[in-house]
Amino acid sequence: MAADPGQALFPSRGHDHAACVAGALERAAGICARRGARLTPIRRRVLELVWASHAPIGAYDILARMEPESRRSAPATVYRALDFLMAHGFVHRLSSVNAYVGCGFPDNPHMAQFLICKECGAVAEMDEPRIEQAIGSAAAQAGFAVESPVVEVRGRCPACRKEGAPDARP
Amino acid sequence: MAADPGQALFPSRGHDHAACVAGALERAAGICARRGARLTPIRRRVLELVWASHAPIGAYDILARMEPESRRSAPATVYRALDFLMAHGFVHRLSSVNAYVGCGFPDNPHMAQFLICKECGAVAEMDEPRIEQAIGSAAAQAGFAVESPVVEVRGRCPACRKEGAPDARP
DNA sequence: TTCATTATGATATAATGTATCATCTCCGGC
DNA sequence: GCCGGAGATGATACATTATATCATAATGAA
Ligand SMILES: [Zn+2]
Ligand SMILES: [Zn+2]
Ligand SMILES: [Zn+2]
Ligand SMILES: [Zn+2]
Repeated sequence: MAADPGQALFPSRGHDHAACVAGALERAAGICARRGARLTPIRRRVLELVWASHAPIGAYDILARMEPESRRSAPATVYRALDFLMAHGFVHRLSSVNAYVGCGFPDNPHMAQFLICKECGAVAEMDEPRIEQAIGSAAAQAGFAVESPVVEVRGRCPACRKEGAPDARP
Repeated sequence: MAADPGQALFPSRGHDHAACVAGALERAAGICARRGARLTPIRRRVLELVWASHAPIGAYDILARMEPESRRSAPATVYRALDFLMAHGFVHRLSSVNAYVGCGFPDNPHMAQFLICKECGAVAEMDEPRIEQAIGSAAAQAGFAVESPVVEVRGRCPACRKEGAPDARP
């Protein structure tokens, strides 16, 4: 599942999503074990909920899905879990939509770029050296030291383009 | 002042900022006149406040600076003015910091990229074809139709690098 | 003028994210 | 097994950012 980061891929619509989520949880558990980090039930549950939707999901949507039966969690509970998951590279925050997505390549740290479908919400994560290079060299020309680039591209995913109206002509 | 968009520039620290703001207001007024758009006192004032700080400024900071003496404006007042100013390309929203900056090249629509100094807040706006191309070709490979890319790079500006500690080594 | 359009006032509320302190749980050392 | 500290969670309150709605005012064209 640690696919080639050079090629952005949208999850195919009919894929086995249960297995996809299970795989992500398993990988996270393995990485935490190796790092001595604690993937507690809450953190695990938040990660599961983030993966359960391939579309970005908001913190309060996560909260709303968190065991209404058991004792109610507070926002901070979710944000703390998300902080942990982000620190370990299991999820990314998409600041252009105030929402979170599972990371497809959690094994080593990276600066990702995202394609976000405005219709179905699907997200593809890329790690394109050419984009990083272009940003890096432009920044260097300006004398700017890059620390963390945010690249989030809004548009239409392949599936939505096939189904719907033609792309808007600006 | 309509400098070469190919070269990102941070405003020099000692520049004549009053003239810089005045110029932006004048250009906006001219563009509105040509377009038949109404640069009302409120919109003009919001644009002035956005330009008054070269760093990104939040909507509520704008609100707080808006004539405390006169009748108090509400958040919606500021957001409506910002919507107008963004629609006409006079300001950009930086979604990674929930704040707004004046646009250096309002004359024709463009998709900008931003360098944001984490220390002093200074922002440089770029319009780098190489970045757009890199994003465009990666998106095309994924079958994705780009609509509006968000590129906001956090880091350290030249002035802060000269003054302070050396860049962090990650 | 009259009327339609656009802009603003006013009020309420939604959505997102933090701060603080008490309590609990886990785990290593004894 | 017990103890003690570190880390994790509970609980409550609050901060920040943004939108909805309806009434009123200003503008500009017929
Ligand atoms: Zn990732
Ligand atoms: Zn789609
Ligand atoms: Zn611009
Ligand atoms: Zn700086």
